[in-house]
Amino acid sequence: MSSPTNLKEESTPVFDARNLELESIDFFVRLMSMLGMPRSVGEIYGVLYFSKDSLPMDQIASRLGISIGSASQGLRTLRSLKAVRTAYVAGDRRDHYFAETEFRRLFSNFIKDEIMPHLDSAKDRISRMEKSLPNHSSEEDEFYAVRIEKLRRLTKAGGRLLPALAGLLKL
Amino acid sequence: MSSPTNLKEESTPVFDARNLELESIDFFVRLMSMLGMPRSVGEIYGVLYFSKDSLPMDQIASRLGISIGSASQGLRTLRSLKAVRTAYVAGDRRDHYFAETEFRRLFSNFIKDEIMPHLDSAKDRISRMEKSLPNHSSEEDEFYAVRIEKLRRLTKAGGRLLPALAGLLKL
DNA sequence: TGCCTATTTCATTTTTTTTTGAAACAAATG
DNA sequence: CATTTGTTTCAAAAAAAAATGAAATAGGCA
Repeated sequence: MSSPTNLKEESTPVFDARNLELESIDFFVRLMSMLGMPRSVGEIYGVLYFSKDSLPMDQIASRLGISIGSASQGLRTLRSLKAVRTAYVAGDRRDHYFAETEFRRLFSNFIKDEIMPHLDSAKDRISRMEKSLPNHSSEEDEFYAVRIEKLRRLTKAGGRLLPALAGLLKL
Repeated sequence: MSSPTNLKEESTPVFDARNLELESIDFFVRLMSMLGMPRSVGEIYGVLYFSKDSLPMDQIASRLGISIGSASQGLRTLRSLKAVRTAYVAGDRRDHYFAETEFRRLFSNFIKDEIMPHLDSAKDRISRMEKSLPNHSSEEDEFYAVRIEKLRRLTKAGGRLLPALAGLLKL
């Protein structure tokens, strides 16, 4: 019904690009959603990941059945994460997108853009916490000082570990 | 108005437990939301983190101004992550909650419960992708095989790295 | 056992997030 | 420079997620 080749019955299935694409979309929708990205972003990346040639926005949108508005926003997000790039295609003035597949770089960008800013503002918040404490701490206040210190260690460890994480990702 | 002690003016502020609590709530609401947890879960943990004594559910709810339904669900989530535990308090049959503050353990639980299951199902999905390929791969299909292999490496690396991550967290 | 208090559950409401679609904008082309 | 095509923007709609509140349940205590 779907494949134009190979009418003989075989135990080994023929190449099913559409099924591959669907599994890819599924895969990346879930992965992206774990990272807090909307469904459409995962869908778009999923299509591009297994696309041999780069695709213009309208083709991505129609293949996924999403609006061009969604496609535009999703591609903006992916561009800002450097998860997709554009290719020039002669005789066509649309932008053609393809997936950046070096995951090490992708995660490194994600951590820098989406995580580190939060860690920075967490540091400020911890400083403000300390201002709520009296400065010559009685035995009584030791409890609070220790808990604040724990938070400081946590953010410090996060700030060192997370950027290193992408480096460890030897794929 | 808020602090009962120290009416003299000083450049060093007096102990402001309420402000500390508010900063704590803010801190953990953001942290939890990065981990995909609802606001109420962060709020509850934020209150408990700087509470010297363990608190019953109704006190947590009223201090935060949330419903007991929310509190119940939030505490269930936190219990399942082992992020809070209950203490026995003589002469009171309510459960009294306190925060587990060993972040290493917390992240380890989080990774095991919330991330690894997804990784497992990702493996299945990748196997299904391979079934969409013809098994004696032509030059043509090399592209797809390589991309599938990349996904396999990614999930494999994730499966090794993430559990190790909590271990690296020397706080 | 029957009452009373604490907790859970879950249908409904509220809030937040995401998507849509149409208008504004941009930019290449004839 | 007017037109056509491609893209972005953003108010409104739709969908998803979270919180509420009341009813159901549990379980201790007299």
